[in-house]
This record gives sequence, C-alpha cells and structure tokens, in this order.
Amino acid sequence: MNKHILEQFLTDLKPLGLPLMKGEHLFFQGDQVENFYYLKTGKIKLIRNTIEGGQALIHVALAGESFAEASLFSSEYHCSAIAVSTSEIMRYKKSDLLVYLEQKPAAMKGLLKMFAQQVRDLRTVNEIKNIRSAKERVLTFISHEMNEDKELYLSMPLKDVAYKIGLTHETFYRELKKLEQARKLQRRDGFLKLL
Amino acid sequence: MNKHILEQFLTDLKPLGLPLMKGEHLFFQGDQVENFYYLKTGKIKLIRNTIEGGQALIHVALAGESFAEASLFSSEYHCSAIAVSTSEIMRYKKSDLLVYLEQKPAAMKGLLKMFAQQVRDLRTVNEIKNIRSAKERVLTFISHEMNEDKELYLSMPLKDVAYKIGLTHETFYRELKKLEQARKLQRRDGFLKLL
DNA sequence: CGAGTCGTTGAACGGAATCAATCGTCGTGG
DNA sequence: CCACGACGATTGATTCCGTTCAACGACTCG
Repeated sequence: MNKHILEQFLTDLKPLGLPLMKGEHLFFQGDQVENFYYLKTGKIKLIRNTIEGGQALIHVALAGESFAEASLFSSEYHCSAIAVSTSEIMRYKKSDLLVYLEQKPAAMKGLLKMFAQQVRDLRTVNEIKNIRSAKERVLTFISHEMNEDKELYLSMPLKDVAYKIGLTHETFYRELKKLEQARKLQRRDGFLKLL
Repeated sequence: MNKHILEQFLTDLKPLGLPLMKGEHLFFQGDQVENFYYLKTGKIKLIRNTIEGGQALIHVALAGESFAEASLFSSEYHCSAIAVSTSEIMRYKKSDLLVYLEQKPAAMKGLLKMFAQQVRDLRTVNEIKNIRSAKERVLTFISHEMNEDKELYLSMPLKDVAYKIGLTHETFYRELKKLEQARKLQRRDGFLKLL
C-alpha cells in the first residue's frame, strides 16, 4: 500500500492517533465498520474465523499500510485485527472519509490508484506462489521487488518475507544461503542484492 | 467482479462492441494502455510471460467482468489477454473513462467498490495458497466460494480451478475424488456440493 | 476423422515441510 | 544492571506428500 498517496489526501481529515498494545484487538470480526485505519508503526494481523472453528490468517499489515480498506464498502468486518507488536495507528471516521472522497475527486482517484496498485501487487504474489521450486520462487520475488540497483530493502523480518511468498522460514533461510554461496546474491544488514 | 456496478455507471460512455475469435489476442504484454475493457460474453485469460520464458495464468475473466483494471493507471500492460473462447468485448477509451470518472463521483465510487471486492478476493486466494495440505486447501477454497446451499458452480474448467489455488490439476482431481469417497463432497455436472 | 484439450489414474521421485536444537539480540522488569 | 523471556535467525535430520512424467479415455470442434 502506497502511504504517500494516502497521506497526501487524508491529512486534512485530522485523524486520531491511537496506540495499541501487543496482542490487543483493534476490531473483531462482525463489528460494525465505523473507522478506516492506517498503520503508522508496528504490525497488525488480520484473522478470519472459519466455519469449522479454525482461524485463517488473511493478511499481515505492516508499517505504512492501510488495511481492511475493502471494509470501507461493507457494513461489518469480515475479519479481526490484532496487534502482533506494539503499534501506532491513525483512525479516520468512515463516514467522514466517504463524504470527503465524494467531494474531492482527486482524493478518490488517489484511493482508486492505490487499490489498483494493490490489485497488481496481489496478483504478482499470487503468481509467485504458483512457482513450485523454492529457489525460483525466491529469485522471482526478489526480481519483482528490487529497485534499479537490483537491491531489495527488507522492511520486515525474513520470517515475514518467507510467509509472504508462501515458504516456511527455514526453507527461505536455506535458499538464501544457497544463492549466496552460488554468488547469485549478496546479503548486507537489511538488504538483498542480486548479482 | 461485480458487473452490475460497471454496467450501471458506464453506459453513457457509449462503448464500442468488439468481437474476438478464440485464441485471438486482445492486447499483448508491453502494449500501451489505451482502452479499458469489459467482457460481455465469452472468456478471456490473462497471461504473463515469466522471466524463465514460461507463461503464468494471472486471471480468467468471465462474462460480465471487466479486467486488467489496474492498467487504468499504468502506461503499459503487464500481461497479455487472449480469448479462451469466442468472446464479445466492450471497449472504452481510457482517457474518456478517466475524464468521466472525474466528473461523476458516483461512478468512481462504484469502481472503487469493485476494486475493494477484488482486493478481498485476491487476499483470500493468497491465504489459501499458504495452506500446505492439498486437502485442506481444497476444502477451504470451496468453503469460501460456495453459496448458501453449500454449492459451488464451476465457471471454469477444473484445471483452471486447480491453478487458481496453486495445485497441479492431477493433485486437485485426486483430492476431489478422495473427498467424494469420504462423503464430504458431491459432484454434479458443473457443481461441487459440500456435505 | 484427427487435433486439441479436459479429465483421470498410476508409479516413482524429490524437495519442501516438519520437528528439534542452538545462538544472538532486544526489551522489560525486578 | 542483570536475569529473564520472547523472538528472529540458523542449521540438522527425517518424513511425507505433492509434483512430475506418463499413459489413456472422453469430448468437442473444425
């Protein structure tokens, strides 16, 4: 989620800052949707209770993301939000935001753009997850995420990256190591560089 | 994709009808984005050429869907569109559409809603693909897609469904069979019913 | 009729998941 | 300030099951 677009258009709404302790719920599945949230720092996981009583992880929102945006257009949440770590969120009143968007086509267009980007990103990850080979999956992921210098800054722990591309963290570590030993990859503090 | 929203708001744009033969390309990956498409009848598959030279199925658009919506905000297509069967397309000029949206907040809101739904669907599939067990993956998928009668109408070949949830078609067939033998599932022509 | 594709089943293999143990680091509270 | 717990990162050994390759029947379409 592109935070710049969001911040650009939503600053005049004067959102409410809100601290959240680790393990604390922001909202529960079934709650009425009254707010729109933006995660400033920390980590929030979205979980859906399945029919059989199990729990399914829907998404892990990281710093700089808005989340449950789709809820803007439904009356109640279809998932629960729990802080994985201590987090700081921005809260916008849903009705305020909708009215604001109605009045400011530019803002709405910004949001539309954001959604469009998100759709593409999701499709990309989807495609990556269909690659069977762990090695190829890792390489394809890095290729997609890296900048012009063929470098990828890791905004989250490797563990989460592994989850994002559908691998266990153990496998992910091993593949990184193999790629490094094969001189196809370089690792520096928070960066991965393709060679 | 919700066809009602789109049809409701975009009729005054007087789109151009366009027939498409089976196997014909609507656009190629890398082409300049000049139009926005809406699939009236038929079936279109979106394919992306992967780095290894292979091809990956991104999405299968069915009758009543718009597709490659994300391209509205990028200059060139990131995938190719090929008709799976003889299809009928509605074509809107991209620039016209953008101007129209700018002037009609209701239309833009409708599009926004559509995007939101799509984001949710994609997230769901994403999480399903993180389930390791093929059996659980199939069950979870059906649970999410089925209607109130616990039935799922298959709008695409089983092969494509298998791909959608990240399984080989062989595995998918076998799991369906196992579930049927375990009396947890019923198969009738184009339907799957959970028991 | 033949080409193409979907659907189906079999056998064997490989590689990712799984379980488990260790180390380092960071934050927290006593 | 140090002890402790929590968690990320790492590596090893083992197992299992989804992939892969292969072959075949059914069906449609040209």
